[in-house]
Amino acid sequence: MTDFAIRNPKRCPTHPGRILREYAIPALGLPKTQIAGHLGISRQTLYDLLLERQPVTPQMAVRIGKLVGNGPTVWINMQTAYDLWHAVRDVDTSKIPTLKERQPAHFR
Amino acid sequence: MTDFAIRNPKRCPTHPGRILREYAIPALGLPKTQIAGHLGISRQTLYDLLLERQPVTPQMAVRIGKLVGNGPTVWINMQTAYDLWHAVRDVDTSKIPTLKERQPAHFR
DNA sequence: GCGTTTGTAAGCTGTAGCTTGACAAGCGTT
DNA sequence: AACGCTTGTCAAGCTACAGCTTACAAACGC
Repeated sequence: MTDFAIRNPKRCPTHPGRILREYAIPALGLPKTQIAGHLGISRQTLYDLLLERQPVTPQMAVRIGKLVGNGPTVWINMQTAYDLWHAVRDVDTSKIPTLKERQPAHFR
Repeated sequence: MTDFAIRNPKRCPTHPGRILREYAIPALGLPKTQIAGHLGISRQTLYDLLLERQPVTPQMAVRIGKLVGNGPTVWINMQTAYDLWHAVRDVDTSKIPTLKERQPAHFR
């Protein structure tokens, strides 16, 4: 089972935009304007992705996965790992107790 | 590797709110008002979750994971599977080509 | 020089994610 | 029967952000 963000809790997971910027896009050898066109998104949105300002949403993952040819799963997984890592950092869980189950299983 | 939404492409993945509503919350045996309080969210938000109107965001996953005691991963994974399945359905990828790599790997 | 690409910025709109407040109805306790 | 607490649901409202358009200066290729 993939257990995001637990592989190495200390380091922030790579933003998928970086992979896109450093590997995927260059490998295609096309101007980014055309890439954006093919993806059906605005050029600006693509740049926001590459600059890691915007997340890879599920919809984006589907688009990118189709264009690159490796499917959407890798892309949302990366984004999820990234988001979760930050959520663990940001959310204050100190006041949230961990509750025991009180109702036995056969009561469900 | 967890490959969401590919296990059975036909069926819509279960919304995590359903698990919360049918199993997790009842197992705790506490009034939902208190649950919401412990989670640090409004009662309304909890209901939206349970009625599957709102997604389990990364922040929510962290909260729920702490309260239930199984960690956030399961919860975002469920949500991601759900979101991705719908994204695949909704996004029109018919105009998006699958491009071949043109730049060889040693050019990266 | 001209067209295309690049990188970045400003500003807009719609919607996601939560909130507060309110209400009618149900249940248990005293 | 009256009280308190819970339940389910509704209506606003607010903030943050995804994604869009437009714009502009700089670089590149032909």
